[in-house]
Amino acid sequence: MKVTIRDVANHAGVSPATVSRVLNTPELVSEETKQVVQEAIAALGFSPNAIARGLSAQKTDTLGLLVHGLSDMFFSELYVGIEEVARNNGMKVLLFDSHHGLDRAQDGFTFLKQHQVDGIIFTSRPVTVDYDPILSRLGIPVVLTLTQSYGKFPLTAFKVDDVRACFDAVSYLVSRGHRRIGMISGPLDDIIAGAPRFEGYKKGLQHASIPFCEDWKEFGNYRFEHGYLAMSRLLEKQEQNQLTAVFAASDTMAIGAMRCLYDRGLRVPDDISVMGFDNLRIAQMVTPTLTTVAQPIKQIGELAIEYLLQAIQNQNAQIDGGIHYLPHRIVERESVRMIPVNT
Amino acid sequence: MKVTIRDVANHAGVSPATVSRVLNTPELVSEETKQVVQEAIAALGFSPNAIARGLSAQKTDTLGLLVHGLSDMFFSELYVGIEEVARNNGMKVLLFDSHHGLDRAQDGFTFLKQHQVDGIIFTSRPVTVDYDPILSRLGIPVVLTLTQSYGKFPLTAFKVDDVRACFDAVSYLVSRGHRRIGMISGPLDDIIAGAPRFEGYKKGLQHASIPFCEDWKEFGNYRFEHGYLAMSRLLEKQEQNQLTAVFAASDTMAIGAMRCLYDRGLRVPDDISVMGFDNLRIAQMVTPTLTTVAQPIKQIGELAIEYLLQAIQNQNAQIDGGIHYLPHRIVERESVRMIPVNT
DNA sequence: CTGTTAGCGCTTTCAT
DNA sequence: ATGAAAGCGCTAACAG
Repeated sequence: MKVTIRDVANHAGVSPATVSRVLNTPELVSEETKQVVQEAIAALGFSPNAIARGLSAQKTDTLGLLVHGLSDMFFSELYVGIEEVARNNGMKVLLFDSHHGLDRAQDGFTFLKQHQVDGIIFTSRPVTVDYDPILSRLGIPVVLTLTQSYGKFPLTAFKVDDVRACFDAVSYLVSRGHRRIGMISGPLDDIIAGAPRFEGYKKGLQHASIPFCEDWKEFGNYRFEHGYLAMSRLLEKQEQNQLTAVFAASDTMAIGAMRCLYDRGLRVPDDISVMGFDNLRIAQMVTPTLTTVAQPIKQIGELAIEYLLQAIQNQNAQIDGGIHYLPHRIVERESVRMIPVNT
Repeated sequence: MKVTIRDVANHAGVSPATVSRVLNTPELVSEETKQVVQEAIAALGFSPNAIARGLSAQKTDTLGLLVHGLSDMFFSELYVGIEEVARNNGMKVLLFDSHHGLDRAQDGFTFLKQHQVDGIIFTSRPVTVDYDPILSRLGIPVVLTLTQSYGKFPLTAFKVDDVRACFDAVSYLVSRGHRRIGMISGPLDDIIAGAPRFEGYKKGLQHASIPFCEDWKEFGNYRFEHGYLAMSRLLEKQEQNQLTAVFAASDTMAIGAMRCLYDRGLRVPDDISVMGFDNLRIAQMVTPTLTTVAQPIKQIGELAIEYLLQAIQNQNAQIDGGIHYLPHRIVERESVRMIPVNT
């Protein structure tokens, strides 16, 4: 029921070391013994114990992925992207989901360290000074994706430029003839997806010489319900505002907003245009399909893992500690209408 | 950078064994040494290596979860449910995603075995004779959720009764005055979510004395696009069919169907009612919100893990090998209309 | 090319 | 109540 490398060695009439060699460095073994050993392996149905291997070799070929709420659609798409890239690089992924909750996020590092992962990918949460103590005694490389470091440890990060992305989103709306553009923002104390996106929005307006109006903004926590609520608050002020478009900091909020509009008898995009951020799969499933900002998740995963692999190799890891911006992209669909120019 | 139990022992002036005891069986250690050791642990920032622990103790407190396409929304919700239950029971979850693909599904067992998980939860895929060889040499308990065994190994399973659930779905539609009810089914060679759901549909019609008509059914692979396509095929025959409702074997197909209807200028539920299966979160995000069949995923996870935990304890595991059916539930929302009785 | 010998970091008898 | 010693299953020098 439990067959070890020793059993295989006995069965094949060689030493455990030899079996280990045909497993890891077959080129160092003669053809014929290799043959015998492989037969023994097959005969006994042996599969090496990854845990023992990890302990002995001091590496597990596993990358730890720290995520915050796998159920958040967004993260599940992120997971899949990263898992695929890792697998293509011969690495496994050990997932830790913090389910939001800061404590558990820190636990995540401990958990992954305990499991001796070779490197860690941390996602979508600002890395503040709170993490400094753990990071200082971690001893394995960490890379950030879709977030950046605000602590004293310079961690290298791969993400889009949120300010820029939202600037572009607003500019897109402007190019479609919109000038009265509202925003459903994330919380401003969220320094990763809240404040920067709001800033990008304001800059976008400014660039188009549109004076920003306090009444044009509402906040939410990125979820559907909050999008709905924020939109209804916006609608209460619609008489003065006369918004023709609303930009939301997440697709789920955008979709919530669309539902709110629907319930109030307003049509998207005919009465009001809506734009999201994330390009989740559901953006294509709702009606109208959602125009949104896409982040190159796959590419980010690729670069992050590439970086990590390198850092693992060069123990002397020259952490560049920089932020690498990747290009976002605006995905045009049905939720934004073109407003004809007044002639 | 790397602190072991030995370092702690030295620092505290005790033996490694004692440190191990305060970690695992504190009741066997005197108050004062416990004190000293805990201080040493804190001082050095020690956290035990889970991998070494697993090797030595021959158990990892980890459950393996075998899933097929985490991106499938459905699985990500399932994962979250199971992870939570596991955590509440002091267990971690090691995820393996087969991304569909049969080979990789079998790999999954090997992978999890290699990582010495204490038990395995296998989801949503029929367990056929193909798995017999691996199962026979696995040596750790396995439980099935949302699927059942068709191989020679009787594996205990927790799921809803798909036939019954679809029977009820159709009955619900009938109770709403529908009699010409179409179905977008999964492939009939899918013995878990395809054939049984279709069978339930037919039985539901039969029970209501509605003669089943071949033209009322179309097939798809559970995805949005296929739902769309299947619906448009149904619409081609609508002149004869005169369907007033369509039941889809998955929420995503149902939503695809709704979009198709929309594109053809038909309104849901006014012109045609649509019903889904799964109760994904998006079912509440689309407009109209989707009436659907919900499976008690959380409860299923709970029972499965409970069972697994028990099987792990009693090495002599009396596998009951039975199928445990859990109650499904119909979630009424906006996509089904009531057809008034003809008077 | 292959076997021997030490561990990897922790748990667990068995003594004391 | 605590320590010494053996070992979990595998890898990695070091010999030969």
